[in-house]
Amino acid sequence: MTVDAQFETIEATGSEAGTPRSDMIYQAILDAIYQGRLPPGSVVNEAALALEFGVSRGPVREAIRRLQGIQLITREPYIKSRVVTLDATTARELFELRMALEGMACNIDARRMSDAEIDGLISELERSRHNYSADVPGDGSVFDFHERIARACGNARIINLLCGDLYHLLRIYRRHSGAIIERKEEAYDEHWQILRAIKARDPQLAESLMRSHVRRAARNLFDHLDGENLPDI
Amino acid sequence: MTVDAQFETIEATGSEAGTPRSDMIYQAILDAIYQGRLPPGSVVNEAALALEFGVSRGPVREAIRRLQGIQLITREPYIKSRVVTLDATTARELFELRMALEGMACNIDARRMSDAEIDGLISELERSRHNYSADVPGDGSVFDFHERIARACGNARIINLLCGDLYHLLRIYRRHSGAIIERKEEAYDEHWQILRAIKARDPQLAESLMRSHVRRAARNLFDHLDGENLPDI
DNA sequence: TGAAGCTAAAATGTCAACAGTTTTTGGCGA
DNA sequence: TCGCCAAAAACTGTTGACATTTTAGCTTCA
Repeated sequence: MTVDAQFETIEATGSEAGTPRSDMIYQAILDAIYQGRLPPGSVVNEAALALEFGVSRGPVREAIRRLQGIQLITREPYIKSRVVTLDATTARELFELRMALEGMACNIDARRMSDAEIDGLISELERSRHNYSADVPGDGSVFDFHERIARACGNARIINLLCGDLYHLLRIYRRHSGAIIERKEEAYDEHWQILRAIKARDPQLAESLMRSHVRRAARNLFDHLDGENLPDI
Repeated sequence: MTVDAQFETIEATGSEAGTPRSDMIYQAILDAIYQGRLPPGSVVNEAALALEFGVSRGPVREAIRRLQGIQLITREPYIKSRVVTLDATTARELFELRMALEGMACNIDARRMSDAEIDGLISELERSRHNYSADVPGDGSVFDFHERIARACGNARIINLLCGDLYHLLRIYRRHSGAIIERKEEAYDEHWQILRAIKARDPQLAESLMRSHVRRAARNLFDHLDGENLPDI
């Protein structure tokens, strides 16, 4: 039940003074989910977490409510909440949403990014080419193409969705779908093509390429999932 | 400062027994924002609302946190929160997001809806033609084309966004943008065309038509807004 | 054996008081 | 009069206790 004993109190991990405890605990629970200490389907107990983090139930409750808001934790009054489970339907819905949002981000990028921004992104992509091999860890401080594309669009709502809620879910899927072949080599080519379309100021092509790219990632995930087959996307 | 004296306690409005107070208060604050009793930019005071609703600060705080989660209320630690203001940038971002999501919804509809569903929607649209005139109140229990299109797509995440967060914001815009000409007559034709494209099983056309429809609504809003001109969308 | 019903434990929901931070207020000096 | 600074007020953040509901375990009976 206990997530871990590595936190004496939440102050140990919390950095800035003046940051509310609820914010620190939000991040701590999120990390626990990321790292699999709170696996999908496990119950999220307010009192236990409060004891663990050395705070009262209030801040823990607030953090949980926030995670429920982005649908990472289930919510039903009086019923104990659980980390969401990752079924095929949820995955399909996630990828459909990504196709819509990341596609639109590319569309906007092709119209709004400056030439300098685009060139900078292209050179960063090429410099990070060695990261696009199967033996480099996926998450970390490496060049994150999708995040950069999203942030470049300048639409705070789209950025917030893609780099917040959806990104959390995607990370959990990656973490818990075992040894998925990540098709990194193909990804590099597709990323490069998308940037070319943006540089060519072709919003529709850029959007179409991004959608295909996300669709292929979805198919890849489903092909390596336990027998689930992907309905038309 | 006080929202209204019409609630003795929250129990008066709350319907079901066993429903948490925080849920009722969430709805109550949302209504207050809708009805303009909490106009954009006004501060949202926990203690005042708690006194108003006859409960302690806890449930009120939770309701506010939820509204902050969908970005209807600002959030910054220790700083008093306010109802979001409706500036041109926010509106542009809202409509861009709607173009992406409602477009995708149409795309999915054209592939997944059954013929019977489509025919039913068409006949409902035609039956409600008399509502598409300027003198019929916009909100109410009338036929809501956009909601129906969104719900038909079956993607819970997209539905949740369009009929939840974004719809709230849109309603507030409608409420506070004065006597906007709602171009209802044009809307009927455009809605009808979209349904034709869905019935013809043409996802790309349906998506394109919906995007244009939303774009025109955005332009209409900005044209009638105080001098703000809409950047390229 | 197992299924329905009851009881105790556990979990979530709510409250009132206290702590820390921000905002306001009032006075001071230039 | 205006800006600056300190103290007070107001507000948000946090806590521990209590209330309400669910959950788990036990008993009973067929």
